[in-house]
Amino acid sequence: MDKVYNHKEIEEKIYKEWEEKRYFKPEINPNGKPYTIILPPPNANGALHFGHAMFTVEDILIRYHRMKGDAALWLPGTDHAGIETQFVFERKLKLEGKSRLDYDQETFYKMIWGYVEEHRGGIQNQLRKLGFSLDWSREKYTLDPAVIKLVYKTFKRMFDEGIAYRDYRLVNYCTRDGTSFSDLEVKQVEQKDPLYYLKYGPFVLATVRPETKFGDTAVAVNPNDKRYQKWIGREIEVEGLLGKFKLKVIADDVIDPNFGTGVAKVTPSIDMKDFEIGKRHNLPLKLIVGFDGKLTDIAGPYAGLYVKEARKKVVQDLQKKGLIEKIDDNYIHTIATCYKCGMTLEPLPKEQWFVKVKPLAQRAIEVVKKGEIKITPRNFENTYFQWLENLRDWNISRQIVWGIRIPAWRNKKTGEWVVTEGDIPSGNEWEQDTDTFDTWFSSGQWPYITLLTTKPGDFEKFYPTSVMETGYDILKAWVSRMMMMGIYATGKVPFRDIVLHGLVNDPYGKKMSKSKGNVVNPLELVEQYGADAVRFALMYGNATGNDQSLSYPKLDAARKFTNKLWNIGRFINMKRIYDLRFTIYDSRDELLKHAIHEKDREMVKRVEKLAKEITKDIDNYNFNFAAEKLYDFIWHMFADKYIEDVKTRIDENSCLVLTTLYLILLKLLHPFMPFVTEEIYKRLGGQESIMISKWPK
RNA sequence: GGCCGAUUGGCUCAGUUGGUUAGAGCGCUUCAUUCACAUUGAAGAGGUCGGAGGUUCGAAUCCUCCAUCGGCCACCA
Repeated sequence: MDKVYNHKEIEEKIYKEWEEKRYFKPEINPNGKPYTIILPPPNANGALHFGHAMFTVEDILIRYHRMKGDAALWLPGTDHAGIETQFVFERKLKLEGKSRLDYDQETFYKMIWGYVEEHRGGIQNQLRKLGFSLDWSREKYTLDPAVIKLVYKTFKRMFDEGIAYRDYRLVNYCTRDGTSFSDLEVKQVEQKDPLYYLKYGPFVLATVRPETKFGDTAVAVNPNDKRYQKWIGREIEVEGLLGKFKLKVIADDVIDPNFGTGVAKVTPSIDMKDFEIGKRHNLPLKLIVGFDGKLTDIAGPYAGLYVKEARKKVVQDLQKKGLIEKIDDNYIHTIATCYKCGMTLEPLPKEQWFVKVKPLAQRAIEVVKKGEIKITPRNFENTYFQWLENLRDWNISRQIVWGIRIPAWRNKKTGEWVVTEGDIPSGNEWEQDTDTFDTWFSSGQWPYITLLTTKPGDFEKFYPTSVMETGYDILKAWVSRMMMMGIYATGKVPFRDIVLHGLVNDPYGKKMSKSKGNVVNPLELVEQYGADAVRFALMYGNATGNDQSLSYPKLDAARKFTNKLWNIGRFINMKRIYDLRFTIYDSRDELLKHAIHEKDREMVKRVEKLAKEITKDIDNYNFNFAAEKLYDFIWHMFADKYIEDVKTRIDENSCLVLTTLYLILLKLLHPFMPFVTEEIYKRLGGQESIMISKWPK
């Protein structure tokens, strides 16, 4: 053995061997009880980032359960990531001076497909470099035909049962990206805008959007507001930029008498609340902002102007006509913006597909409240409940082409809609919806769809899965969707436990992002420190679910630890008095026969106690406890104290105990540091592979 | 406005459902060492656990209030 552990020579070789020997497949323990984790599918087009390195948690669980004899399945897959991917591709097109509008839907889809295919596979190899024991033979992709088929099937069932429906209502629309978003994808941003107090017939009312007044169809007050009682139900005449016009005064509870003057203009085509008011009072809907982000024809001379310019001009003209009473320049409010491009989103009326979430959310809440599913760390349960309880119906249509096209057809003559499981309805009067599903609609079905499309019997055997482990940042977007859809589609919960890990920030505690330029590629660290060290550093000293900052000193400490492990092995190798080909460590009695010296017996007990603690810590998802204990024990107890002592009195028996105990420690450490433990294990005469050896009791 | 975190030695963080002198890594001080360890070992300095109350025999740990920072959520124009 060399003096220094060199991960570069070892990691790749070992991973290859594991894969060749099919150790990653659950069939390695054919009679074990199933233990399943579905890997949160990374973007097929993406590269590894630190969120992925945190999947170390899943590898620890899988390796641990595999060693315990379970039929452990860790199922990999990739996601087509609709909007994300299409936007990346469009940005690339833009550099070439082209846009998506230059192509028809089918061509554009094929182009993105080709682009993704070029990059697919990259992420898989990166996950390999981290030592992840994924069953690659079961890998899935969200655009596999069999997967799409099942997504269709769920949608059809939802449609038949009235859970999925089509409706005309306001959706969050980005006029730059040309698509609608679900409420979840909206980024609320606080900003300061002038609040204009407009003279409005007999009233003065406050608004931040005077340019939309051409779309007003009523004026509203609170029914209990004494100031305006006499006006309710009457029609008022308003002097406007386009001349005089008439509006009805209505009373509605949502109007806050304390805001502004207590009078609000109602513009149902541009405001969620106004839209609801409009529905309650049967108000007409006048489209004032178009899907191109410009004012429509009803704005007269302002038609064709983008919202921002229009506001400027309208305000100028209103001022000229003396129609603005005052302007509050310190008004702070939150506006909805596009999480992709930052553009202010317009709520616009559009016919879309929605999923009725109330009944689904109800059950998703129940199973957690009843304790059928446990969320770790516990405090995320609050967030989960709060979100599911306030959920509005889910807009699942996206006006993008990269995704699973919605299998719904409209009758050109009658306007009737039919939904199929992908078949084209007979007759030529049908045209398919051009929209695609929200990516989360398909990934929300991931646990059962993957298992139903891998190998026959997989679903029956491995579903419900054991643990869903992922970053807390997608608890709502993804985990809760899987809960709702999993329960709906299979009648069973999709997983037994939810475990959430924190984010990895840059060394200064700032979130890593491309725009900030502070992104660290985990693979570079793997190259430099070794996968074992990177994995260990991420687990050590960080409580489950807490964010952490990338720490180079910690990485260095972890790397030194691998070297320490190596040198303990090296020492034992050098002192080995006779060839140790034994499996004796599976038998406590045998081991104790050789543990003659008092200190040897004591150490056997200490290691046994440690094994129990590590087992408990992993079972409880306290990976930091386990990592810290192993580090501390191996270094400061086993090496500093025990080995120093054995050194002075080494004989056959003590050497055997020393070696045996070390192999046990390596096993306990193996889920955390798979490569170095495997290499040492083999060098010290361990049979076959540490990853399929028995977990110490 | 609501919810959830965080606040522990110079830095980065643990602290396992309240219990003897509060831990680790890095850094720092002193000594030893090429005898498994591009090093490592031994010893040590350094914290009134954000603030103020309270519960308790006992609190970094539970309760209340406050302060600072961060995150998530919310259709008051």
